[in-house]
Amino acid sequence: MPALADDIGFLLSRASGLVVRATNDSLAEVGLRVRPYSVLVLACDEEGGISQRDLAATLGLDPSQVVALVDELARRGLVERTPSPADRRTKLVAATARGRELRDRATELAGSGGQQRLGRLTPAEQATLRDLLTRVVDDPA
Amino acid sequence: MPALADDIGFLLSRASGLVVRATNDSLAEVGLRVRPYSVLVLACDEEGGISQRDLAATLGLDPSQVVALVDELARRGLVERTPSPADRRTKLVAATARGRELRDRATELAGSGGQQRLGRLTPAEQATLRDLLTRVVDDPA
DNA sequence: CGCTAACGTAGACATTGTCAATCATTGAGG
DNA sequence: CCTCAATGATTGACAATGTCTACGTTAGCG
Repeated sequence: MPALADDIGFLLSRASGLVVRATNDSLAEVGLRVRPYSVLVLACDEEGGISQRDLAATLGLDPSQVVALVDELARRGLVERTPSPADRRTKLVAATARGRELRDRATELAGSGGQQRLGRLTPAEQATLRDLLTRVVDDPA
Repeated sequence: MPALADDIGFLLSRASGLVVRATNDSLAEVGLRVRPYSVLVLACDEEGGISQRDLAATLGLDPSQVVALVDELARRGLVERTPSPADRRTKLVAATARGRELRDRATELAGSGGQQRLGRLTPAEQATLRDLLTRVVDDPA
C-alpha cells in the first residue's frame, strides 16, 4: 500500500503550495501575487502584446479568469488592452512602462521567494527538476 | 530575463494543477476528490486513527479546513471521530471498514489518473522526481 | 488554584477552479 | 454576397481552496 508521502501527485501539490505561498509573501511588497505577476511577465515578454486566449492557454487558466486578472492589472496601469489590428475579436495585452519597471523588481522578489524552498536543491538538481517538470507539463504534441 | 516557462515555481504549479485535475477526474467514479481522498488514506494508515492536528500538518492545511473534510467523510461513513483516551481535546480520525474498502479502489483510480501525465517519465525519472520533491517539501529540520 | 497553551470548531472573506450563456467578429461554404 | 459554425472576450454562477480571527474545552505547569 503506497504511502501518501511517496505519491508524486501529493508531493507536487505540497511543493507547489509551499513555493507559491513563499513567492506570494515575497511579492506582497509590490502588491502582486503569483497569478497577476505571471500575467504581467507574459505581457512584458511579448513585444506587441499577447492575446487573452494565449494567456489563458499558457497559464492553464479558464479564459474567464484572465478577464479579471487583466482588469486589475490594467486598473493599476501596469498593462493595456489594445484591439488586435488583425482580428478585432482579439485583444492584445501589453505591459506599460510602469508595468515593465515593476516586473523587474517583482522578478527579483519572486526569485528569492521561490529559492527559500528550492534553494535546498543544488543548481544541477534544480535543472533536473526543471527538465522533468517541463516534460510533465508540455503539450501532448 | 527569465522566461516564465523556465521558472520552477511556475512549472510546479502547472504540473500540480494538471495532475490534480486528472486525479480528481479519475476519483470522481468513487465520489471523491484529491483532498478528501488524502484524508481517507491517512486515516487508514494510522491504525488507531490520526488527530486532526496531525492531518492538518501532514497535508499542509489549516486545521479549520480539516473539520469540513472529516465531517463529510464521516457523514458518508468512511471515517469515525473518536476522542483520544490520552487527551480529551484531541479527536482521532480512523477509517471504517467501508472506508478501507473504498480506499483500495480509490488508490487504484488515483494511481492511473496521476500516471496520465507522470507516465511520460520513466520509472527511474519518477523516482528522481519523487526524491527531489521530497527534499523541497520536507521540514526544515 | 490560576495561567497559558493546544485542539477542534465556527465564521468570515479572498482567491481559485469550472461551467454555461452571451455578444461581436471571423472564416468558410454555398 | 450571405448564411453559419467557430472563435475571442466577457459575464454570472457556484464549488473548492487558502487564510485569519475568535471561541469553548481541556492539558500542563507553576
